[in-house]
Amino acid sequence: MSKYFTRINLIVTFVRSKFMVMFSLSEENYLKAIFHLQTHPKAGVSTNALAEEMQTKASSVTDMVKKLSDKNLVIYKKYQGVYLSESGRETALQIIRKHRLWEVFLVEKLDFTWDEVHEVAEELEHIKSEKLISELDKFLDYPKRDPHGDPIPDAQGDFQVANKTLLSDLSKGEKGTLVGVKDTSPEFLKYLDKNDIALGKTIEVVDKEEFDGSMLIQIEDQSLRVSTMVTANIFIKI
Amino acid sequence: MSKYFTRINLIVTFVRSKFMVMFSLSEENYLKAIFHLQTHPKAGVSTNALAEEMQTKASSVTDMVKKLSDKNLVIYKKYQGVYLSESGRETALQIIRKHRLWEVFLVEKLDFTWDEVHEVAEELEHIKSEKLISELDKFLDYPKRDPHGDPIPDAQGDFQVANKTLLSDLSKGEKGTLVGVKDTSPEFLKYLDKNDIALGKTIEVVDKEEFDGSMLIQIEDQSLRVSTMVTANIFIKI
DNA sequence: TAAAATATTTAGACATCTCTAATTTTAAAA
DNA sequence: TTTTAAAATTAGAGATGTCTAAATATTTTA
Ligand SMILES: [Mn+2]
Ligand SMILES: [Mn+2]
Ligand SMILES: [Mn+2]
Ligand SMILES: [Mn+2]
Repeated sequence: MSKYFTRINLIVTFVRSKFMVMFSLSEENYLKAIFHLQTHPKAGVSTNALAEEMQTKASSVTDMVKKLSDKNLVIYKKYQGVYLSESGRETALQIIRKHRLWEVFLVEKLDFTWDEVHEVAEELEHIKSEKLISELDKFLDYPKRDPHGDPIPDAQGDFQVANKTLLSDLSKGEKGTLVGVKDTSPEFLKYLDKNDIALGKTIEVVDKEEFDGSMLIQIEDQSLRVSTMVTANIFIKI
Repeated sequence: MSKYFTRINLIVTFVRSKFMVMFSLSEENYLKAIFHLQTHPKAGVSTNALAEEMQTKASSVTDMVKKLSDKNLVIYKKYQGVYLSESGRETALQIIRKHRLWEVFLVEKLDFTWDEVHEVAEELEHIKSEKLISELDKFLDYPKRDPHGDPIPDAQGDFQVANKTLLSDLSKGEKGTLVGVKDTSPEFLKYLDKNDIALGKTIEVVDKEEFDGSMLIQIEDQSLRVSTMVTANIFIKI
């Protein structure tokens, strides 16, 4: 295993008889953001959407998108938005894999709560070591989901897409299990904690207000009224 | 807890009623390098020594040293070398604490060998999270030494300086316990592994060759001849 | 479909960290 | 003590990633 250095983010490492290129922290964060915005692949991800997601300016996004395009990580046509290429998708999935494995580690081993892990995982996901991640995966006993219910891609980037529905899409009388959250902000997660709403619990829609979509739900032995701000961010498996 | 951002490395976080400034990856690595070179504090650390340690050019070192001086992390007078200030020392020790805790984690929990941990810890040491480190410390049961026998500073930066001697400084007939290694390169560590030389083992100097300083040592039930390249990099506690 | 509003890109600049080449200072040798 | 060698600094520039302001393209609305 030999290495060639040309600045810190052009490190190229010979791994398993193929060249695996390393990307900068910025590049990795962009790829991940594009992946997350790319759920509905009819149109490319827009510059402004990416700027919002990355907390930066549209002009910075244009610059970076050009750079990613030069590296064949995205497909980009001026004014037409951006898509991940196959290689960009693979890279994004590896970063997401690392992010979610670290989140599991923080919660399972270091007593972090699910609202504390995201920020730290945002940094840990960029550590460069194949062995670190495969060993971490083994240490955690190959978890399939992160603390927020999101699937963890395996070393090949494969993962199960759960068939889940937003609570807000359920009708009166329907019930299921809470399997994930859409909004993973500390604010939302703390709200859920405060109201004893957790992964794995059974939820039934007792009543649904047509006017504003708010619901009266039965969650285990607790009855609770919740707004659409809440129901539109909870995933249910029926 | 509120945050103010001005570029990624000017993040200032209000922690425990005092301002704790965050430093860039480069700044942190420089501080650590100065600390390690600063063992004999008669003269300041020279520009060239730092350049060698940091694998960079002397002119780059001069630039960075000025920057660190502006931030009061080092005391620097042109052509006179550089010293860590109290605040620089504290910062360096916190990074070293993180580095060594991660090394313990990698060996104890993820089955890394002692020659594999340094490179990864070099990245992990820069993750910004007080909680991460205090929880990691707890998870590892507050280890006092890293896999190479080096002391781990506590949260206040305090650590025990072991009274240890280089094996090369022992005379014929003297013996003691292997408590540390000076050279932590994978090459040296693999040499030690290959010859069953490990921390905690008892070593006795059976014979010492005056001509080249090489020794015949008895290590547990094994007899071995070693050069000064080896003996000058092994720490013994008598 | 033309005007207005919005989205995106370009131009030019700045901060950080790095480099090479030239200059200056200090240390060593004659 | 002068000369020479080594060490350190300065000058100038490049790469990366960011920003503001101006220009251009696209979409929406009238
Ligand atoms: Mn990140
Ligand atoms: Mn998550
Ligand atoms: Mn480092
Ligand atoms: Mn170590």
